[in-house]
Amino acid sequence: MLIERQLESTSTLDPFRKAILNLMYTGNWVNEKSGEFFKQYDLTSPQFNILRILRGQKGEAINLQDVQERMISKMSNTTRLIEKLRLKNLVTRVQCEENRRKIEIRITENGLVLLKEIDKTISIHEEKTTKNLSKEEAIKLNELLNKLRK
Amino acid sequence: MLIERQLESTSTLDPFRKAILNLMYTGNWVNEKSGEFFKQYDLTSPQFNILRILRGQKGEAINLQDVQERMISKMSNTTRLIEKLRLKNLVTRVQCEENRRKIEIRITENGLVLLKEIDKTISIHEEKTTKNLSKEEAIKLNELLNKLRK
DNA sequence: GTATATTTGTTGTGTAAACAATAATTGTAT
DNA sequence: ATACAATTATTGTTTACACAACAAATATAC
Repeated sequence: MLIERQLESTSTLDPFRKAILNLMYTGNWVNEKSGEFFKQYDLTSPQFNILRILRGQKGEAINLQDVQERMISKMSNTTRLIEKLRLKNLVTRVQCEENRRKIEIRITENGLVLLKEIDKTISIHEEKTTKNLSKEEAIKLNELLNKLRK
Repeated sequence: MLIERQLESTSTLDPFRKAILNLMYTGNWVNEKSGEFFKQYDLTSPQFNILRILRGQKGEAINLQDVQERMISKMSNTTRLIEKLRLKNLVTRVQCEENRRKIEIRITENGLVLLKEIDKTISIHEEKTTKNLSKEEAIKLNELLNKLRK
């Protein structure tokens, strides 16, 4: 993996340019790992992301826009993502009565069961992915990422 | 941007889980910024990535596999990416004489001119993207990312 | 030397993405 | 009240992607 050698050689590139490449590369790396993990549940990461957002609502409905705002990577076609989940009976989608432009999205019992299933194994996946970092390092990493995007 | 609030609240999530989400989110963020930047040159980030790899060869040819190995995000269809660049007259692709399974890929004069054009503005883009980090922080960030993937 | 395996790159196919255009409903100004 | 603007979601279209099957050339084993 020649890109890694490039990213690890402290000399060649200036640290800012290197950080940009490194973030794209590492983001991709994490994404791949997550994708592999969710495959066993016949989900993609964005689908899982949505389900978790819905569970966080604790029964309250949420509309499409609010889902999109909470997503890790905004998609232009969340409509179709939700439809995928609906076909799998993991969410419901009904028109909102008060404001009929909106739709009320909720996680189903099926969806909750699936999430519960995933809860059991996801921490193993997370530990595997971050096993090379100490807790302090993970905290520091989060700080730097937040500062970058500020 | 509610995801940001989530990622910045130090309490809620454990730092390892947060780091994973944060990396996916930030990787995406950087990717988007880069995409926007390259749009003015009618390029995508992976296309630019390839061109830069080719320039690094300093006239030497490189084959497809070696290009793939050096890429930031491996694609299953580099063939078609190269073809896109060839149609734009930015690269050439000829069958290798010694080993006719391989192909020799080179950047064209046109490609070099375009890269030179991009060179002028890319540092501004990079500075804008990383303006919130000091040099030391960028170095630290690189260290942590490298350690994570080790 | 022939058969088999390996390497290298291409192509086909289904799925997901970005982007723009549209539809439907509600809000606002006059 | 009516026209116009803004909000919210969906749909159409083009492009990109992942994955698998394939083809061609070379290397290896017998």
